[in-house]
Amino acid sequence: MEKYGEEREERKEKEAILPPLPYAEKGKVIMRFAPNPNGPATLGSARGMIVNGEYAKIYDGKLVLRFDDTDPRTKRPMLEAYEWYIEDLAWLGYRADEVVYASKRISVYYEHVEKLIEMGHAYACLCKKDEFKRYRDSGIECPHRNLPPEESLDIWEKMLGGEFEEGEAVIRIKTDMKHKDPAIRDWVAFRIIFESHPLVGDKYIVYPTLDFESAIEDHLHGITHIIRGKDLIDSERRQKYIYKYFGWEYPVTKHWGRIKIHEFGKLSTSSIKKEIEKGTFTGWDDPRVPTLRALRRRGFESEAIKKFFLSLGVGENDISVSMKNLYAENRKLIDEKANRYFFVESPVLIEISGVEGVEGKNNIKLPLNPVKGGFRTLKASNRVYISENDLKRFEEGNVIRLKEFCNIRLIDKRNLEFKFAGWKIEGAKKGKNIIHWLPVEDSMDCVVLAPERDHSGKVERAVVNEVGKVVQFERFAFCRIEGVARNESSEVRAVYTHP
RNA sequence: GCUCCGGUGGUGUAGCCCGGCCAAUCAUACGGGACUCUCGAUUCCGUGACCCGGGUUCAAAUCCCGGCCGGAGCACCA
Repeated sequence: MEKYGEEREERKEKEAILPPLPYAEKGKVIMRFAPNPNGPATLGSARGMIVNGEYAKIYDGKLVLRFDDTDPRTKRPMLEAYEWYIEDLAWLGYRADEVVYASKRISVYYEHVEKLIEMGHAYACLCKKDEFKRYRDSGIECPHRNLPPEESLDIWEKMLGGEFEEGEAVIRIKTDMKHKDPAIRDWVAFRIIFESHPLVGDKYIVYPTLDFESAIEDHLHGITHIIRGKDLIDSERRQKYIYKYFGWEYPVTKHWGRIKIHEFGKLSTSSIKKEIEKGTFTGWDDPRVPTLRALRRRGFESEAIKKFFLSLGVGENDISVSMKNLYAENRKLIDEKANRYFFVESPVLIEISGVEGVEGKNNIKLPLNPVKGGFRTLKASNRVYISENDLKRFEEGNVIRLKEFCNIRLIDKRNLEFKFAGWKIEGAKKGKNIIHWLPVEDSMDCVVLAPERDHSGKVERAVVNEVGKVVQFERFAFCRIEGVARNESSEVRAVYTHP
């Protein structure tokens, strides 16, 4: 009997919680999050930050933020993005115990590859790309594979000395040319790239590949667990050769599948970049883009994003989720905080005959917040804006309730003629005829930047006190008030959060 | 093509390792009612799933085999 009661108590505060991490010991876990800063963090990056960060927290462990920025060309790092990643990580509530920039540690990787060459576990390969591909596909060792280490080392020195052109020489890790998975066979660890690096300039012309750099760094930083996308699942198989050669122990790994967000489709960092350059998007924080910066701008709470990802878990199957789930999480957090205001989209100015001076009403009090209480006031005017969308729904003779204000009767739709029809709500209470409105005297222009299209209309003057905050435009959506233009129109700019 | 991985309601997810307590959890979505001077919140009720076919077993969502479907890797990208 008692047990039953306890169970019921626990049921109500059920938090999305990550399953236990295999072989994890409290205080000894070291996780890492390793992005390429070729653009700002996206929703996808958030998953990496949250899952890894959360496990580090759960086990009182450490979190290493490592920038895998070793390709200055194909995945060229963006200078500002380094700092943005740190900001976004902090926003989500995680702190990196250590921040590592791979591009600044290239000499460390040189030392390791030299050792491997000396040991005969890596070699300098002079095959052309497609030439090697043929060897790999047919499982035959290339002629350079069994070069004596001294010769490989010699070529390596020449690579570093700039005596080779791009593509003429690479360093490969010996695995097994007969490995049943061709993807594993003698992979490239270093290649020549004549391109200035945004962070380290022209210091290097020989760069390590992700597989090599990552393998070395994970060991050097004592990473105990790696959780990443399953696109990197083969990395593990490749990197394990290095671990074997050095006698190191490979971290415990876990992978998540591909995630597709219905609303954003296949937007990748590089495609967003292209659209920004073309001018389709205004920037990395354009509300139409799935970056964390954009979501923050829209007024999402990091806690909602966190819960959203924790609820997805770390399964290996590919998923396709809707932003509606994120909206639901966010709504739970902001509904009670957001103050209520009226925003009239596509405003139509109407005149109501017979309101003025009635019973001495000058101002109308409207509730400001459903939990905190408070109120805002609007002038009891006979000239008000209502939304075109609402107007369309009514016919002549209909009685419409202007929320918290009065009832009006539509007399002549064509000439927008309305007549005062009483103060009491009574008859209007049921149904869809309660609408929001704005007195001309208290309204300002407003534009709402939204994912599908921008909305323009009129908003209550009082929102100027809500800059930076998320409010709810009643019967419209939650929006974040971004600012007020300084020009004579003093237009309010808001960003759409979600319905 | 080769190599891996995965398939639980519309969408996610728990359960699968250690078969029975699963006529399958939770969230979200959807439908309907109540409440509220918001198309928000709250509340009540409801709809809805173990990919298919064999096998093992007293018993299978759970184990085995085959098929189908989906995805990833096969880059001098990350």
